[in-house]
Amino acid sequence: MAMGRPREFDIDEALDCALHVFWSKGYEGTSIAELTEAMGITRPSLYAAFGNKEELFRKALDRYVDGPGGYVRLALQEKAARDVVDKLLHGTADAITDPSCPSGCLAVQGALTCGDTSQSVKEELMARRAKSEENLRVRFRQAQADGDLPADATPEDLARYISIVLQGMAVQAASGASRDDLRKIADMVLKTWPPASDAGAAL
Amino acid sequence: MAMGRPREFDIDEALDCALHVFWSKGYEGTSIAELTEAMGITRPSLYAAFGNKEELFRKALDRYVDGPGGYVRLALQEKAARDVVDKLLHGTADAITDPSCPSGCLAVQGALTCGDTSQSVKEELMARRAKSEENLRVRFRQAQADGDLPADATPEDLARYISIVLQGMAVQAASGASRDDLRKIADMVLKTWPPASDAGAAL
DNA sequence: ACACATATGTAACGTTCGGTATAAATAGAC
DNA sequence: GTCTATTTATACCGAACGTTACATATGTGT
Repeated sequence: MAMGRPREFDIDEALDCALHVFWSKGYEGTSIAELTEAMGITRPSLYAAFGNKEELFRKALDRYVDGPGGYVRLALQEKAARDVVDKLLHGTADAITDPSCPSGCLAVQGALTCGDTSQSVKEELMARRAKSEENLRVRFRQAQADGDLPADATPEDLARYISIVLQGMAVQAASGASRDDLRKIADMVLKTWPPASDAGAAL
Repeated sequence: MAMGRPREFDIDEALDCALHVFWSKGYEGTSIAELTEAMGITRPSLYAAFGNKEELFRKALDRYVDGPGGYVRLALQEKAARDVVDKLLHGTADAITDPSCPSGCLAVQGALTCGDTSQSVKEELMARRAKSEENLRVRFRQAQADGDLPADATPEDLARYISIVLQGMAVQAASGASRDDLRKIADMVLKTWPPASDAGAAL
């Protein structure tokens, strides 16, 4: 089947190395030279195997979502809305301060802003974050239909609120916040869950 | 007094133009060519007036803090801790969705991640964000001493929590969230203020 | 053994990057 | 008017960027 000279490196291992570089330096901050060095391959091998820098980033992003970011999908499958939020908050606190990985979240710090040539990467990340919030929104709507959330809650606002907390935690992690610091915030947010959207609740 | 040929451009106007470019594209995503075009000056004029790209960024950052970001300093001067938080949340919601400015917060999206050559800029922004949280922490400690916050509250956690919400809102604004969306979240956070840090408060 | 297909290493492509040397232009000081 | 100080405009620097020709090496299919 496999014709031609066999590849001398493991494509997934190389992708993991590329992911780590993108993760810590962002899309624009990462150069091809840094990638090839981290991946242990030459430039032509990189281009032959992954297309170009942008395609490599997208593949690394997919791998990120399935690997270090896999807890998000799992969290959404929790039975109770409160458990979904719990898993999301604590899963994020742990994931973005994992000592074996760069700090923070690739989907946030990969390309929050960028130059003109990287605009499409930035938009891809924006779309992924929006999709993540959308998934949470849908999950909260279902929870509300199940009587798992107050009838007067607004799933849209709750999903946005949780997204904000998660993304804020990512910024903090990129700034050097510790795992314990973020876990305390996760606990704090859970204690006031669900916060009322409209009606005057607390105080 | 003024010897030599006079400068043909207003230095603050030019700085504002540079600020807007940095704000929307980040430090690394902005090129000298884009800066000179937006500022309406030539390359040598830029270097003569502002030093180099990094110094220009720092000056633009100072101007940002005193201008569009000035509401932060004002918010900290509110008499009640609750009003401080209110002004911070709503001030941020409005500032980062100001239609006459780029979306988001320069201190967050200026350089969350970057390549090796821009590391010092990234660290400067990290330090500014840390200082901002520190200011809030100090303000909450004072509030607690004044009986303006519950005795069992932990100012450190509260300051981190509010910082997270503000930074999360900045990420959302960079992703296109509307002013009304963010205002709703500001209201929501205020309704559960102050969230308990340790004791089991709301269910 | 031979042709074919793919991967590899070297070396280079053209472009853009941040930053500057140089000289002309424009003001005040004497 | 002449000197001096500063800003302007043109043109360019070396380095780094993402990307690719090209020739060579290494396997499979027949």
